[in-house]
Amino acid sequence: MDKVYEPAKYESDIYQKWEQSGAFSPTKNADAEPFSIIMPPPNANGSLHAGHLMYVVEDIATRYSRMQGRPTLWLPGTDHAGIETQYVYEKKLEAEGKSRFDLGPQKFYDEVMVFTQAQQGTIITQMKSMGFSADWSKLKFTLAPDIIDTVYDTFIHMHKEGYIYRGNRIVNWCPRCGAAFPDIETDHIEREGKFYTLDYGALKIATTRPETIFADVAVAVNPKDPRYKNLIGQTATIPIIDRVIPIIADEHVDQKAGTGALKVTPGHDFNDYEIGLRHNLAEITVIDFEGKMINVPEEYAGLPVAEARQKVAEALNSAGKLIEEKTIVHAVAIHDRCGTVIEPLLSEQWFLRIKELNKPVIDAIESEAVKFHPPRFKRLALDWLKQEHDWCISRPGWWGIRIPVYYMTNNDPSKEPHFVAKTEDEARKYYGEGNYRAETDTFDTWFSSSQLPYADLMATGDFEQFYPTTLMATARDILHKWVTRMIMFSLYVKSEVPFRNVYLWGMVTDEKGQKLSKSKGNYGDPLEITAQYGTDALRLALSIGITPGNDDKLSEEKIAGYRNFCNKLWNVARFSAGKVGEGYMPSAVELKTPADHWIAERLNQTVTKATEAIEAYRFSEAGQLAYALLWDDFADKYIESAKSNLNANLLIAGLEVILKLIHPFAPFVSEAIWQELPWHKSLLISESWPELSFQPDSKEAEQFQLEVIDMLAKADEGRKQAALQREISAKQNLVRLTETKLTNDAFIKNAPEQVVTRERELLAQTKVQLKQLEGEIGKLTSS
RNA sequence: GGGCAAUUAGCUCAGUUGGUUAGAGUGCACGGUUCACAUCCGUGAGGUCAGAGGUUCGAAUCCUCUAUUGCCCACCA
Repeated sequence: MDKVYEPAKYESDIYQKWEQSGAFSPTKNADAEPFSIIMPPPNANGSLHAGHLMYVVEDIATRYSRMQGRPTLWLPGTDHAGIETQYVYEKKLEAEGKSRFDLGPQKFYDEVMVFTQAQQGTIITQMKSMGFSADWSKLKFTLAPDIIDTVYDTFIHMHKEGYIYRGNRIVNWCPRCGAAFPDIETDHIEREGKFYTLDYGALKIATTRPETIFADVAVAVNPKDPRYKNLIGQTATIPIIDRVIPIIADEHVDQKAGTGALKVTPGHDFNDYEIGLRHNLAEITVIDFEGKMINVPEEYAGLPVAEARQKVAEALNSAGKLIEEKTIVHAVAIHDRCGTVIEPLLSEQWFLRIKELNKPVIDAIESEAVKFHPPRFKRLALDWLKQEHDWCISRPGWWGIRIPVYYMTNNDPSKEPHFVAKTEDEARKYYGEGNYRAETDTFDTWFSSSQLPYADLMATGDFEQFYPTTLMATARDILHKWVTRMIMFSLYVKSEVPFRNVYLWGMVTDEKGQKLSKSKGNYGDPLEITAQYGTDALRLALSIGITPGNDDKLSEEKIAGYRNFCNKLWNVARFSAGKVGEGYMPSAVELKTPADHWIAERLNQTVTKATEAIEAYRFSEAGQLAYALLWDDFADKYIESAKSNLNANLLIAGLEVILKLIHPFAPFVSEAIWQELPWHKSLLISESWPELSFQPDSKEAEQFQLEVIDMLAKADEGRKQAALQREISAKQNLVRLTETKLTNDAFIKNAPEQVVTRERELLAQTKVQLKQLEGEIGKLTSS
């Protein structure tokens, strides 16, 4: 074995061996409980980003269950990512001086398909280099025909049952993308703007959006507002165009905001739309899908919103209707992907009535049929579900799953205006040749990706064995748009939750807490990091010292630290292999020396604790336990004692337990070592998880404590004396403290008996140890 | 405005249901060419656990309030 572990020398070979061995495919062990994870599909439009690194968590869980002997399936996939991929590709076209309209829908779709297939290859290569042990042979793309088929079935069924409807509703419209987005895909940013107070005749109105006055249909006041009580039922006048509109009363109006009177513009504001529904008001549209003014006086028509605002304000001012103008900072909704200001406007879209469908989801989460890790996300999910609005599922993109609908183009009164069908043949039969057109809009990406748990498993033929899945591990920020919706679809389609457990991780940031991104320059290609420090070092840095649900600060120092750990492990193995010599074959372990009993005890304890930790999704703790076992116990103490007193079988057995414990976290180095040990014929990935195979005597183990001091001090008596002295004063302190406690009446009276007993035992035990130590130091000083 | 999280050693973080003297990694200082490892070994300094109050025999841990930071939701007409 080399003196230093060089990851680059081993990693790709090892990965190949794993793949060729078939270890990534589930075994058929009928007795054991199946374990499965659906991999959150990375978008097939770029390369791996920092968030995907956290899939390490899934790999740890997968490798652990596999070693537990459970049939284990980690099913990977990639996502077509609808409109997002469309942007990416349009940008590429733009660079070539082309647009998607030069290609047309079909050619565009085909080109993007080629592009995503190529990107998918990159992503898979990167994930493999991270050591991810997913079953790549079963990889599913969200545009695979069998996935589309399932998505269509769901849509058709939901439509039939009235959950899906087509409606003219107010939506978050992004003029740049020419598409509507759900609330969850918008962000709010603080921006400076003008706050205008306008003269509406009977009262004054404050607004940040004077350009929408042409779409006003009423003025609303709070019915309890004494200032305006007598005006309810009267009229106000829109300035410039002098249109008369009613003054109505609505509870929603905040008396403290602005002037306490609200211009109601149902066509361009969400709240106003609601007010409009309550009062049966008309909806006027004055902004079109490109964000330009329409249905307004000629001088404003065709202007972009921002310009129109300026111009209308000026006109109001010269008409003497502008009473006040001040600068304020207010929040503006933007599209989270492209940053364009959202225009709320009315549009014909497909919607999913979600309130009813969410009810079983709420039950499932409340009853913990789906369990959250960490548990605080349970309430977060519930809060969101209770107030979710109807979901706009259509997007006017060309890249995605086309909504399976056909529209009538002649006016046959005996036929429905639209017809939902999987195939065009059905539409042709219904409307007759030439009397229909196919919908061109596609589904919101989340409509399909939220059906993956069953759609994927059905497509790969694993549904029976692996549904519902064991674990869904994903990023905290898609709890709402993905996790809760997967539960919703699964309960609707399969009457069963899609997964039993949800593990959420936070953002991976740099040491300053900044999100890792290429544009900020604080995120290199993970392949570069792994080439320098080894994949295992990165994996350990991502899994130890982190808390689920919280952001994870990653630094080069941290990664370097775990690189050192891998090297330590390597050298422990190098020492052990050298010590037992060539031709060694393991045989039954016998515990002889106190050191043997002590390390056996430590091995047992760590196996127990680490197993518990992993079962409870506390991966960090499990990793840390293995780390400490190797370094503090095995390397620093047991190996030191083994130098003078070798127990070859135990040395090797101990090393092997450690290799197994650390394998889910650091699969490459552990496997590399496993292969270096000549008596191994199989791969570590397929070995079974360690069991408590030692029967140590704890009295013997205790004895080792003294030997450690002896050993560390060796030739240097001064150091030994100092070490003993330290131990003695520590024990004396402890005795004093415990005695004080035990003579405290209040403690004896009130503390639970268990605790008191434990303290007494502790005291007795410490006193014995103290005596031993004092004996030791006595021997030393007399000699 | 509502919610969630964080606040523990210079830095990054552990600390499971309240119960030994609050830990680790990293950094720092000092000392080491011991035949597994300088990606190492040993020793050491460094914390009134954000602040205040409370519950308790006992609080980093539970409760209340406050402060700072980050995130999420709603809204700002």
